[in-house]
Amino acid sequence: MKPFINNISVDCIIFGFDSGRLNVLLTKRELEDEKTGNIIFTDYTVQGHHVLEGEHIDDAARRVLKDKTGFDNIYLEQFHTFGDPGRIQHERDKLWISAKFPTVAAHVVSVGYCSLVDSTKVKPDTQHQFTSWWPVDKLPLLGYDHAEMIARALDFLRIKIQREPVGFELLPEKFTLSQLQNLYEAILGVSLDRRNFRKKVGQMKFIIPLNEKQKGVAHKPAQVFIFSRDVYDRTKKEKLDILV
Amino acid sequence: MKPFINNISVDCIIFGFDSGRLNVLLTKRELEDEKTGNIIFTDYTVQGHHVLEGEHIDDAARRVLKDKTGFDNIYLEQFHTFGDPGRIQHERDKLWISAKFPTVAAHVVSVGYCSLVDSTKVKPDTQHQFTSWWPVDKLPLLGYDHAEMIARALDFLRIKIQREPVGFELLPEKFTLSQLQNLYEAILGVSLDRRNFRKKVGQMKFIIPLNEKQKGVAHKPAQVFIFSRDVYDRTKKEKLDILV
DNA sequence: TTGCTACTGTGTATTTTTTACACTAAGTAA
DNA sequence: TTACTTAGTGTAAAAAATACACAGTAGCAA
Repeated sequence: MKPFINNISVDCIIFGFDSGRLNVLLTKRELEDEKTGNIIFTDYTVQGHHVLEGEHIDDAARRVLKDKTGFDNIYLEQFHTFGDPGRIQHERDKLWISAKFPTVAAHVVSVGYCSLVDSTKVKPDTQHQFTSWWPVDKLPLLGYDHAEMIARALDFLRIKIQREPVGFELLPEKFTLSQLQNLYEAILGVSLDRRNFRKKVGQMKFIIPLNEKQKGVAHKPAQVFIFSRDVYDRTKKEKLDILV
Repeated sequence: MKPFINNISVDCIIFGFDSGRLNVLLTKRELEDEKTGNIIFTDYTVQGHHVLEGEHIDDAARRVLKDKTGFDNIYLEQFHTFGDPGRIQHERDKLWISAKFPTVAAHVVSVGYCSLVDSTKVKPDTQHQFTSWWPVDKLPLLGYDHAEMIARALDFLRIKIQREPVGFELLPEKFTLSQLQNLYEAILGVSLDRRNFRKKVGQMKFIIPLNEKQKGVAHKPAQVFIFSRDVYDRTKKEKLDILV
């Protein structure tokens, strides 16, 4: 691996959607006392790494994502760059850095990326025992400035989802309209009228019904839809306001 | 001055509004042959500089702005970070760097800032003979990836101005509704109905009429308004969609 | 097999918002 | 005094957003 640039990192806020809740993927950070083996602290961080020399920052983010979720080709967009030299203020962070990365510069500028994954396809627990999903409204203790990062990523997502069809990245390829509605409700923190929601979806040519129904549910099975980016790209000029 | 960080810079896209046009402030870059004194090339760049060690990136941007316009306390917001290691591709850029900054790293990540100034207060030509205003739709030859930066800053501004009251940063403190309308039309590239525009403005409590009229114009003088951020902060929950 | 549960799917009337549109008013300059 | 230029104003029609209730169907349990 190429040497990494001391002063520049990327951090990926990875969102997933499951059972009507918006979740974020976090990595557990546990510092042990070298001598006694006692745990000094436990907290969580988002996924990040330094940018390598000659590496595009987008590629650095993709690399982090690949490592943490096992997937590439997933939605990824830069949302903010964090350049406060005082970002490392907690005692936990100082302990962690001096134990693990004694050679890294104190002043690290980090580019934050917002990533959306279909969490039915990602099972991080089986691949990386220290990563797990956390509901965005019930986060554990976080390291560095990652609480702020997540809050900002969420603001970004809220605005983004009202202008562009990124919500589908969080759903399986085939989804029902109720799933889609739940997604919007969870992200925007509102409740929407079902009939009005479906009226709007009906006008969007890029949300396409399939001749297929849900199976194995203990109620009337719902019709299944797909999102067509192709159709969207051809019709977006007509309708730029999405669903809300 | 503290040493600067090799790999991180900020670039400020400074927008001004004048005579119904949106302009951007650019610095002329002219490379001379050391021996003959002949001009090897001439082009333009936005205003940028490396981030200093221990300096907040926002402060770095403010520092650049202060240097180039003489003002502080002006609107400034990060819009995108440019991290393509291939950003320097033109022969002109290579010549310039090897002549002027032989020690700087090849891979520089730059944080782009969008800045809005009341250009009636800024006279860069008198302070810095190499800076001048250019209409955004008629830009000269640009160095580095600054054409892309300006395009992105403009996209950012277009979206931003539809959600938040940043347009007033481009106008004098006291302005007429026609000036405001011209501003929106110039930035969004649309034409708006005057009566409907004024109807909307009338609903916005934070755009406040003064008992004062334009003077010295060869037509019916217009009433003068101010923007009150104070009132806006207290009422924004009611109306988040601005003017369009 | 019957009934219970849980979620799907559908239309209309009302209110609100957006749009389109044309003439008079007031000041300067010739 | 006239011509020119921009300011300032209201209404009707169309479109969009909102509020709202009941029948349909699959699985499951009694």
